[in-house]
Amino acid sequence: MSESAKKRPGRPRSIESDRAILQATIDLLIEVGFTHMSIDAIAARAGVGKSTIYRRYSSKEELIADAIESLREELVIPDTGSFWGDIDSLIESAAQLTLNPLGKQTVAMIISTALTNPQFAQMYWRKYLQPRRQAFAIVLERGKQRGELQADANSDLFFDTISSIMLYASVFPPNAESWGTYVRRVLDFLFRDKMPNGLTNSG
Amino acid sequence: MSESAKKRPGRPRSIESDRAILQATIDLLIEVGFTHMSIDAIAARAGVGKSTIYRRYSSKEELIADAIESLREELVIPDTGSFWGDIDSLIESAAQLTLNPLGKQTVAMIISTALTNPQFAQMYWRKYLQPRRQAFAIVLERGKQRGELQADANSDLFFDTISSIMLYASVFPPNAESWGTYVRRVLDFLFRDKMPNGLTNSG
Amino acid sequence: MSESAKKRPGRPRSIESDRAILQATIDLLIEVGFTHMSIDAIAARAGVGKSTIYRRYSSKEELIADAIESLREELVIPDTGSFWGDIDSLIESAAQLTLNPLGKQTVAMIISTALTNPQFAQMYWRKYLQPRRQAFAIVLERGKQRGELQADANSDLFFDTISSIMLYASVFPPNAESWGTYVRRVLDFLFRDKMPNGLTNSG
Amino acid sequence: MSESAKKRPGRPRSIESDRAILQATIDLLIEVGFTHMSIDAIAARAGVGKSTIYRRYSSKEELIADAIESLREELVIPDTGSFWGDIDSLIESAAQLTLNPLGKQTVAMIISTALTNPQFAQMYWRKYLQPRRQAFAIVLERGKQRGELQADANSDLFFDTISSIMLYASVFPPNAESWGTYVRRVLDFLFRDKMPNGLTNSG
DNA sequence: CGGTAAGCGAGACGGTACGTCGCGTCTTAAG
DNA sequence: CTTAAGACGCGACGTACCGTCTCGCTTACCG
Repeated sequence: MSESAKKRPGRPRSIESDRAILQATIDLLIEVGFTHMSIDAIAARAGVGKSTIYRRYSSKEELIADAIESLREELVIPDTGSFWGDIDSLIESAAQLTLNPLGKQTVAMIISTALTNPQFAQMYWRKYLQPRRQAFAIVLERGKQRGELQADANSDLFFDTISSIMLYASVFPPNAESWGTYVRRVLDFLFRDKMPNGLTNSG
Repeated sequence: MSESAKKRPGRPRSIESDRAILQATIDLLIEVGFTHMSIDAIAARAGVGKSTIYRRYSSKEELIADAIESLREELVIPDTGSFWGDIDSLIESAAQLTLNPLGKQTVAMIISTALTNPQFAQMYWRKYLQPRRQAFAIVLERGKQRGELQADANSDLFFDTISSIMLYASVFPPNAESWGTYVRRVLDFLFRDKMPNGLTNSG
Repeated sequence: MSESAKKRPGRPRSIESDRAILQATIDLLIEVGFTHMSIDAIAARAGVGKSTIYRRYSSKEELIADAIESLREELVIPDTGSFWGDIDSLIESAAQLTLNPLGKQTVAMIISTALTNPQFAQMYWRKYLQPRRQAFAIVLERGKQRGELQADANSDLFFDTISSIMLYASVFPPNAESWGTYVRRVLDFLFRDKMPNGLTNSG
Repeated sequence: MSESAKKRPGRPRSIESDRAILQATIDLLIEVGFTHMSIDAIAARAGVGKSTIYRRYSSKEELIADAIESLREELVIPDTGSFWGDIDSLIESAAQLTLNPLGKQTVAMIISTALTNPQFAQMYWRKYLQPRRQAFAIVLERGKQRGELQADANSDLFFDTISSIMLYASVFPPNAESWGTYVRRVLDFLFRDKMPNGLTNSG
């Protein structure tokens, strides 16, 4: 890691520029969206030369991937005292991330890049989803110990299912009810039977 | 009730050009992908002037949406004799549609357009998913009558769940097993308990 | 079937369309000029189909040539009683033809077509300038008979010189005096000595 | 007094590109003419991007005006020892400039632009004709001092007349004699009487 | 402490694709 | 057989970005 860290000659790269580039990228992503965003516009908004961007990122896609990466929330593991309360908390924070314009752009970008570029999909999976999947195992384990869940409940499939529903509901938003209500209703439908005591929707 | 189809004056638009444009679009979508496909190239390949394209579609996006629309399969309702056999059949045909390069491009295009443009999402839902959801109700009903399913199984949520899983598995392909195997495994996990006799994975 | 046509069969060409096409052409020539005038616009303005124009004229140039042709004044030979009075009258009518926007466009069109296309130049010369040159011979002859001019004055060169000056003054308008005043001043300079009694500028 | 020549930031415009663009423009003007010349073709021939052209010129017309400007000959004042010899020399060099295809295109362009656009006419007059008119005053002055001309000969009108005749003869070339012969004949006709000793046409 | 090497804002560069417009031709139905 | 309407193939237009390449300057460090 320390490989030539400080011994590179010449002027070091400006941290201020790093920051300004990412901020301008995010701003424009929100304002005009991925497609209509130009590198020239980012450079102008950031008060930076284009070469300063291209020195850091070799393409528009890479820049945007990094900008989104920089936004990512800290991974927090909810602990409300009940399994369903934890799920509710996860739904709530997913809703906050996803249901604003930037969130939609972000999801669109990730999905369409992932579908086009398998390497990106894998990278994203490894760096973002995998940790959350593992964190979810903890939530599920606590549920088991509280006797809220059957002992053989599969954490990974549980997580994937929740993620699937959320993604689907983001792409095709239900028009009769809210995103969160719909997501809860589907999960209720799927998992009610897996809860020894049934399950109370907190909607 | 004819929608003024033939009373417009002047030379009618060429159906042959319609067809050639869509075919060229699909060919190039497969060969070079959405991003690297140019209208000029489509026009050249179709043996058509650019204006003939722009007379029909006001942008690249619109053209591609229509090209994809034109590809869509006839809606077929499987009837294999068992509910799980029908599901298998649905998974199989979804796999065929989705797992080739064009299919991925198509899904990417639909998802990212849908996330960006809610009207498109709604239109797509109404014209494509809704009919399939209704067709699925028939499959499920047959399962109930055969006693394979609980009488209260909710067809819509069932369908949405299956769709969700498939979408998710398309975006983030499992790396240890095949797409179809993974999809079946998740459905098995979710619905096994809803089958009075249990359920035998045909994998 | 066997009935042979005595007259030309089919619908005769519309004289009204002939007229409307030329009028629309002239109007647009004045309003937007040769370069920015489109056949589509002429057809629309004339309330006529494009093919109706192309049945009559094989190109934009031909149409405009005919439109200009249709505008041309009757050839009138002035007879004011004095040679210089006649010249004044010619200058006056040339000014009226030339110094409005249409006139300038017309001159521009004629000159640039003539320079590009020798056949047009020759045609224009033969059909327009030649007759006026011959008419001028009459004016000059009357001047000789009145003793206003030397007996050996060459009518053709006289005419050409006057035309030359007028053309030059149209292209590079004098900025200190009016077109007509300038033209008269040059002619005075050139021809004063050729008048036995000198010459009185009527300016 | 330096016009901020070198203090503009950023990469300076390439002089090599300037040159290549003008050369390609002139080449194509000669080969295919004004109307059939495309900016794309100029860019390709010059080995330059279209934007490099449009950064310098906002339209085809402006580019061609500059290309022609760049061709213009050095102003040379003939001094053959006799006034008529000097005139002959002027006619000769005008003929060389004017009577080839490029020359005709050039004249056509100048005339038709001048008639359409008074600012261009004035600019052209000021930058091209005015200096030549002043140079001609020197030629005429020498003629006076040699006693070849009357002392009151007006240099400006003299020059304008010569220019007029030349322009007219370019637009409507005489068909019985050469351009030069015709021009000389008209000048002979007009100015013979202004020469104390008469004048000998060198034709 | 002065040289050297990289980074910097600015902006021009060769390209590619865009969506528009005009040309002159072709195809309808109506007259 | 012409007409009005308008679609057609073609090809140029001028614009917008791409990712690269100079410019003339900082800004560090290293000898």
